[in-house]
Amino acid sequence: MIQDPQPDIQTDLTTIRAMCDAFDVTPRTLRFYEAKKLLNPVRVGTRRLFTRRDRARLKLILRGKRFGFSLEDISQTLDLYDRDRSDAAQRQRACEIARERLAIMEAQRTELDVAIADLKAELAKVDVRGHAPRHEAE
Amino acid sequence: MIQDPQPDIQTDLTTIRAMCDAFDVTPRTLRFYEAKKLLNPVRVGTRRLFTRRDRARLKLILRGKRFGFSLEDISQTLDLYDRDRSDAAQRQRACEIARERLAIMEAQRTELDVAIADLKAELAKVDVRGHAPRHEAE
DNA sequence: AGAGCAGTTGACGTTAACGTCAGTGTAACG
DNA sequence: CGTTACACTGACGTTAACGTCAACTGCTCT
Repeated sequence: MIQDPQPDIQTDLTTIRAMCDAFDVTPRTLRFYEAKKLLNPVRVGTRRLFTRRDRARLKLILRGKRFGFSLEDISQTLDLYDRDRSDAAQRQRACEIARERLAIMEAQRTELDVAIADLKAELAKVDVRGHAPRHEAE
Repeated sequence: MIQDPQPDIQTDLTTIRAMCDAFDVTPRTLRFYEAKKLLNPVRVGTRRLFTRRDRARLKLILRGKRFGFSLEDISQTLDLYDRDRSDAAQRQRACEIARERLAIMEAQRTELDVAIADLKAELAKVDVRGHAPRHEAE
């Protein structure tokens, strides 16, 4: 009872199927991400089991993709979220990259607001001179 | 005064070089967009001259790209901004698509806010514990 | 034990969005 | 009038991000 090599991680492992269902991706995608070092599930025999860390990372990956970042971009920022990383230099670098990303995202947010306003204005124009009031429920 | 075939569009034409410089894209990109019907510059002989409309569209294209939309996606929404278009059905369709995009963008905005907050929080954590190599499990 | 089925590993195919290059044209410059 | 400089047209190359397919494990159920 002195030894406790793997605490209760056991309960926290997810199969590839469960991952696919939960995040709406294909197995191929997960394996691809693993090959790209974005994820690294543990192996039981040959099969993958994804950890809580993997799930967190996948969430960030998909989020990043929706914002138009490449996997390469994403992989660089992901490390920031690994706070068990004790490599000072490495972490320092991650911080810088993260700050850059943050700036980009804030700029993106500003631009997004403009784009939304534009689009709304354009829709309003159309509505104003609208020919036929459409069956519309919002 | 009834007829006005080509007003003063002449002064409003841009060469491909000027376009590239102004929008920071390559000639190849502009030709590609033309082939994809996203732009249609007038021709003087064989050379392209981009109109004000082209510039407006290019701006929207690049904007869309930054938000992670595909050219295909973008091409569908672009038509909304053409109000000289008198095809009712076509415009109706454009409106629907635009509304969808709007919803997507608003969702994206919400998520972006979350992502920004997350990232800031993560950066704050790193700052707080500074350089002290404290082992910490969550 | 055999059948079925999810999971795994290559290996190759695919699509989007351009890049690159070769050959041709043309307007302008000295 | 030759050369330089940029523009145009195919045509093929490239990269990212997966999809698809074949061949092979183990499991589990009967």
